This record gives sequence, structure tokens and C-alpha cells, in this order.
Amino acid sequence: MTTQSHTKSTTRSLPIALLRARETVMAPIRDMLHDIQLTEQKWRILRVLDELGEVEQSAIAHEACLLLPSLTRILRTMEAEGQITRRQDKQDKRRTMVQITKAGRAVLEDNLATSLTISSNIEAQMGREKLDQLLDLLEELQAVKV
Amino acid sequence: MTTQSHTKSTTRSLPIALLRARETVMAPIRDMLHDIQLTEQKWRILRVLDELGEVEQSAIAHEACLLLPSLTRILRTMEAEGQITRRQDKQDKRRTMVQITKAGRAVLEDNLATSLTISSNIEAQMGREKLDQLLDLLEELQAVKV
DNA sequence: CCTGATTGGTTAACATGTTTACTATTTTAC
DNA sequence: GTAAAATAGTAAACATGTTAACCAATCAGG
Repeated sequence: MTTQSHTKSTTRSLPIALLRARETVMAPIRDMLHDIQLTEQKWRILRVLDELGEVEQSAIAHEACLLLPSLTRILRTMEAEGQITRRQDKQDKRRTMVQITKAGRAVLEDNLATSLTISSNIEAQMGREKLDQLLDLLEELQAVKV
Repeated sequence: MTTQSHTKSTTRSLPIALLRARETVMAPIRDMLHDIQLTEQKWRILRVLDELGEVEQSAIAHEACLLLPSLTRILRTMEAEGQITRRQDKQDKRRTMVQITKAGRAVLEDNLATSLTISSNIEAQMGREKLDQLLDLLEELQAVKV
């Protein structure tokens, strides 16, 4: 008998498999974002704001998987670049409400075609059915109580 | 008609869904790692080394989804902490071969029980069948040409 | 009311992520 | 054989990730 690892194969480790799959998917997206001077984080923030409208920072942090300290810094530069606006909430003065600007939306729209090409490429290789199945399972996994 | 986002729902965006699912799964693992002073990155490195034996740094970087500059720094501290050893390859002097130590393996073994508990918890909520299906799909996605 | 606990956000400090440049080897093409 | 290209890794600089400490506003219990 050879020296045997006691742990599961990393291929069957959920956190590692999720990370590796994500790296594969992100590779072409990162290329696209690089061309338009956008980091992956800023792209997620724009996507979330485009979807949710005006929301507080904690909500962005939760939806875009960022911690508040990172978000504070990133939003500061995005506001300077004119992609978002921020204002204090009238009812609860602790809250800062954030909104995407036309310029921010334009960034997403300008890259819609490229995004679709990337999605189509993956779909062509995996098949629409499997992709939907995967998205369903991921959605279910996100909802698990830990 | 209301102002409509042109992009897909972030829930059905593969990169965002993968990230969110991963955050859910990692939450309890991060708690475990925190208790033993291990970062997520060091944990992945130990897992990969435990699985592959003695390998060069580029291989670790690829398998653990780290860039070489990050790996250089992290391995420096892991070597100092006695979890890994490094040596120059005889045949190709550019290569640095890295190996997990007994102490490094011990770290993984000490947390085997906790890891299994976390896995079981997720399996209990999603079901073994769905989990296997998800891992199969992730494995397939990793192999897609981008 | 009013005090203590909670919440939303920022700041600071240090680790890691990311890009570019660089060194040292090895490989490839003549 | 030898010069150019490729490969493995490190260094430096700056952005982001992460933790802890902090402030201000709000909430909850008495």
C-alpha cells in the first residue's frame, strides 16, 4: 500500500471545484473587462446595481460577494469615474443609497455582445440543458443553511 | 414598461452564481480554518500537495488557482512554518519542487472530522445525488475550452 | 425617555491578487 | 553550436481581501 491521502480528491471538493470552474468561466470575461478598464469587482457591482436599482451598500456587498471595507474603496473610485452616485438616506441616516448612472449602464450595454458570445461559447460546449441544470443546482446550493 | 436591464439576472450569470455558491460553501470552512490559523489559500495548497506529492510551483499555482507571485510569498511563510519543503530540481534548475511535510499533513488530518461534518451538512440538505450531479457538471465546466 | 445593544459604514494595517518587469535556465531553430 | 524564444520563478507596485477598531445613527428594554 502506498502513502494514501485521507482527504477527498480536490476534484470532488465542492469549494475547490467551484473555484476551478469559476476560473475557467472568468478567463474570457476577464479579457473582455481588461479591454474596458473594468475589474471583476466593479463589473459585479454594476451588474447588481443594474438589477436592483437604488440600494444600500450592505445589499451590494451581499449580492456582489464583497466585504464592506473593499466596497467603500471601490465605490469611491466608481463615483469619481461617474459610474455610480451615492446619497445619504433620509429616513435612516446611517444608510448610503447607491445607484448606477447612465454611464455605468452604458458600460454594461457596450459589452453585451461580447458577454453573449462568451455565454454562447460555453453553452455550445456544455449544452443548454446541462447549463440550466448547473445554474439550478448552484441556486439551490446558495440557499443551503450553513 | 419600466426601465429594463438588458443583462441576464445575476442569479443566472454563471460567474456570479459560482461565486455566490462558493461563498455559501466556504463560510463554515473559513470558520474551521480560522481556528487553526490557516488561510483559504494555504489550505488549498496543502490539499493539492497532499494529493499530488512533490510537484513544481507552477503545478500548484494551476491546481490551487493562485498566481505565481502570490504563491511565492505564501510558500515562503509555509516553509518557515514547517508545513512544506522546497528544493531545486536537479534536471531543470529553473524548477522548484515542493512537498508537504508530516506537520502539513497533520494539519489536514486534524481537521478531517470537521471537514466531513461540513460536507455531511451540505449533503443532508441537497442530497447525495444532486451533489454528485453538481460535481460532475463542475468538472465538465472546468474542461471547457475558452 | 434613556441606556445598552445593534446596525451601517469608514479607517487602518497587513495579507493576498494582479500586472509588469526582471533573472536564470532551458529549448528551439537555424 | 549558437542566438532567439520560451519557461520557471522572483521582485516591486498598486488594488483588493480581511480583520479589528472605531463612529454615528437607530433600536430595544427597562
